[in-house]
Amino acid sequence: MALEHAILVSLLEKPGSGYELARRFERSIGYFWTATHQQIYRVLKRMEADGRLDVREVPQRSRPDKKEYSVSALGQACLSEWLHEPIQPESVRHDLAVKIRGAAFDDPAALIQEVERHRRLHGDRLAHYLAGERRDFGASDASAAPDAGRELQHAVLRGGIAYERMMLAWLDDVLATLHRLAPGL
Amino acid sequence: MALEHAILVSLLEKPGSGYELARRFERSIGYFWTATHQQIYRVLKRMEADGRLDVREVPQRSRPDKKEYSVSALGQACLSEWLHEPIQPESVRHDLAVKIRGAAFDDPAALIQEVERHRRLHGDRLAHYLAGERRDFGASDASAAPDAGRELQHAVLRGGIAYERMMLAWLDDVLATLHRLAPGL
DNA sequence: AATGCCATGTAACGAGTTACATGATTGC
DNA sequence: GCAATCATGTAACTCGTTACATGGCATT
Repeated sequence: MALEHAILVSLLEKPGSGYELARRFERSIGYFWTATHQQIYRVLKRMEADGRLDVREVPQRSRPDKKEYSVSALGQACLSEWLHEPIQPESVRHDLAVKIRGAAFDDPAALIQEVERHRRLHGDRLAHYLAGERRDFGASDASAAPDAGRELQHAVLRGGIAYERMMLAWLDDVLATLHRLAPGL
Repeated sequence: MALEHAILVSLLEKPGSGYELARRFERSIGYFWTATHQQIYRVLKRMEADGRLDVREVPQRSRPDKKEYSVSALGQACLSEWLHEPIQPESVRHDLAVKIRGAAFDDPAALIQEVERHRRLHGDRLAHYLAGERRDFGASDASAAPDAGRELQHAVLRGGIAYERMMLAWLDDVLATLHRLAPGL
């Protein structure tokens, strides 16, 4: 249900086309929500039909024309309403944890490679987040006016960083456990 | 895709009915995967039809009869195959992060209550996990034979604990940011 | 008499994934 | 000539949620 709201937030931050949204979902918005372009186009259509978005055809030179979406007054009201109603925390889903418990019925040592691979992926993501933090929030000018949007974006990014650090520490813990169970490696 | 595998793992740990599985998904298995009874019954039927599970009708006194499912040889082979193929890390989805970034276009102070509510929920879950850890893994007998299944279950639980601790710290960070942006409260 | 637990399910819908399809331009 | 980027979509499918439905037994 929150994809619509994520789109509203992203378009409020800056209007754009479905294609541009899809790219944002691979980057900053992707820190806390993912979506493919197919899904985005489908939802954009519905939201436009419901009057929560406005569209503007933008002709472009040497590129296909695009539809630039922006949030209508109704869309902003919908977002505001959602912000004021309580939501439940996301349910957790970790494939890897299923695998770890499943390893008891297989060879635990076979999992070491897989856990190491995940550790690398999370390390890469952490590095990527930290680079983004330095780029967008580093050396902040203390004399600059405090910008609520910027502060909140930074707080969300710090959440992503904390998550990746936690995962790295936990995966190290899991690896140590696996090595203890399979001393041969 | 991993619900099937989570069911296989749970039934390998102990055979049981759909109803019992649903309750396990509210407890230990629920630390890393959730599912409702409707979904479980549907998947159990498919898995039985595919020959990955065996069923046994168990008549009961003063209770409805139940169907006890257990993993067939084919089911175990399927699980083993899955354990050996690489999976991608779960995509992250945080409603609350969408709300936090959305608060820039609404009243940031209105979010404080909601964030505090989530903080309480995560605190409750952490307490629940820690109680489970004390109950199931506390005061482990060093002379006991090392049990791989037990060790791996504990490692997964430690992941849940680390996650909740990280969330608590991050939500405190978010609350401090919101208070800075809305000094009136 | 009402509530809650045990036990199983169906139906309808919305969310998300994967594969396929098109067509122009830009850079190597 | 080939691949990548920009830009939009359809179709088919699986996964997940919500609401509805049934019915006996045990407890308060």
